[in-house]
Amino acid sequence: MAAFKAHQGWEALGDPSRFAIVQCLAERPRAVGDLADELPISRQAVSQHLRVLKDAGLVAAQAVGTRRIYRLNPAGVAALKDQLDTFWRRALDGYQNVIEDKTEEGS
Amino acid sequence: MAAFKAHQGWEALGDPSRFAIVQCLAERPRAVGDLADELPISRQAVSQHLRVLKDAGLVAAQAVGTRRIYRLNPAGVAALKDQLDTFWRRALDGYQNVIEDKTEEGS
DNA sequence: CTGAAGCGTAAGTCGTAGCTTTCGTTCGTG
DNA sequence: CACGAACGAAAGCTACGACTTACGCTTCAG
Repeated sequence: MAAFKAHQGWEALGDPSRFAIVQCLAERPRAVGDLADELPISRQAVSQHLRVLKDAGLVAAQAVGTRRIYRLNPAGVAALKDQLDTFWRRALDGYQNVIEDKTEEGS
Repeated sequence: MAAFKAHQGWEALGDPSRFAIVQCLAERPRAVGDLADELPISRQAVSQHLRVLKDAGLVAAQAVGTRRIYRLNPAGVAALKDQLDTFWRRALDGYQNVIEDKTEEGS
């Protein structure tokens, strides 16, 4: 199934810690240590999650001195939103089919 | 963090198998056995995944004889889409902040 | 009423993702 | 130049979840 490669972003957001990170980054860009301060996990763990999110195209890094400022990547978020939009639209079509099928179901 | 309960739908879509199921259901409602035929996993595994998706509010079941026709729940999909939309919007605001901060960064 | 088809559930196994710990690297500060 | 801060990477451990197997229930057909 071709979509198995496209759901990389979904696996990234599927983890609670990463979801929390994305939430924090949605408010404003932050450094790794700052993110770790607001999460119940270590800084290294945050770093690993950020790597996954970065590979998924959901976040981007910007080096400032010894710090690395991470921010959300709107394009990545938009990509996921687009897929959900497709599901949503097709689901509505499916509804129509079900209703129409019900008419012939009695035969 | 309050959002930890709300990401139930994200964990559901985070699994490749469940994502594939949602994809199939987006095309049209299907029975459990039909879904299993198009996936590399057993029918029971599909059944378990459907349970997770149902708990997450992403799918709904409809008994027809011995079969159970599953379909997407547009409301659940819309809920996730709404969260992504919030992220996306806040991310753009964050961009503005970064740009403005850059002005003062040189000092 | 008997048999089969279609599902859901429980128990058990196994892989893997997430977390911590440790270490190496880069950059700023005195 | 030496020290400390901030971060990434590798190794190891543990726990959770995905899948299978086996079983019981419901519904339709004969």
